[in-house]
Amino acid sequence: MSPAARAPAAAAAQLPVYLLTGPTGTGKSDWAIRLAQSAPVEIVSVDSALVYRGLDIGTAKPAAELRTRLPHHLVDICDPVESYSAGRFVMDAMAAIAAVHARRRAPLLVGGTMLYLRALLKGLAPLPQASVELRRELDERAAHSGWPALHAELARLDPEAAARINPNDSQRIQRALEVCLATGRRLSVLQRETVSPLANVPLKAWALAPRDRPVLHQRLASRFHAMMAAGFLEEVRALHRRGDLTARHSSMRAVGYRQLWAHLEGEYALGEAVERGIAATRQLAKRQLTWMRAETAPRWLDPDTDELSWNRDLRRELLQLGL
RNA sequence: GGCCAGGUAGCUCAGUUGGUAGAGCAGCGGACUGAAAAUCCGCGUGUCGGUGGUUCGAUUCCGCCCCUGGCCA
Repeated sequence: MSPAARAPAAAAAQLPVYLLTGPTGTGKSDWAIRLAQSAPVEIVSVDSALVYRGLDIGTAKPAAELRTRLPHHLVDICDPVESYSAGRFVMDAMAAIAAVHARRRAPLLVGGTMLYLRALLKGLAPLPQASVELRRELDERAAHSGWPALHAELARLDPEAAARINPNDSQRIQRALEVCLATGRRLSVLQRETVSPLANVPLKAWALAPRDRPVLHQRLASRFHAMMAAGFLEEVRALHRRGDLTARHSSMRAVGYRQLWAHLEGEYALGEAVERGIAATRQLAKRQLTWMRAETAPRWLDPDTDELSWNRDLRRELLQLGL
């Protein structure tokens, strides 16, 4: 065999990446942990809330003791005053995947932050990171003249981006303007330079979701109540007492934290905060399902019945790969 | 038992000087490029408590009944 013919074979022999996704509260972590106890896999979290230290109960974070025995990458890597990002995630996840592969083990991506997943699988354009000063400046202008006015400005700087973004979508208008102002180039142009960091890596994806919505809703409600019983409010109170966090920090915008924070600020009674938190969890799960239907083309699994066959099939596959 | 206030969408309520009704929340669907557990877009028929009456026409006016809350016995 010529060296030229050998090269594609070497690429094909690249170790795979596995993905277990699904809406919040369906048991992804539990499945992954039970698999990792007896298979050569390491868990790489794909979760925008698990990255924050001190957000434990409300994020259903696996216990620290468990995480010392079974490596969980990208958990507890950042303080809640920081703002983690999709860009940091892609770099961190690529490093974690490379490290796991170097140990001749299989990375199992576990989580439901679909923007992060998409950024990792399909790539992110070479855009600048967030600028605190620019965003503050844009916030002030928006407070003065409203987001539709800034949308009109975006329509001059980057008509293509403006056409895609709703005049009320403050977050996207701000980001698009930020990119234009920071680089002098258009967001819509830069986005065409997107390349996938995982382009040549084989990926196998599964998604965990109950067959019917009422079952999911029931699980989410009882899980939230269980979190309350486990001291969720005390956890949020401790974060509140730190004094350096506000409702505007992205960590405190997480489902449940946001509502309990508002309760501690006197906005509404505890019972109402809990009900709003549960509703916000349902809405999160719904948005995650929308992504999953559109994007990843996973094999769908039932949380109540499919774990054993999934576990067995994946272990057999790892064995065949010689891991 | 009497008086008063209510009974309208899953919930909280608005409204119709008589021409069968609409907000917020919830729910459902969708979008998504460094805040994403974020941000945003779209979707509103429901015996207007029941039943009789007046009327061309009643959810709206009148009678009776049922239910809820309050006050008085």
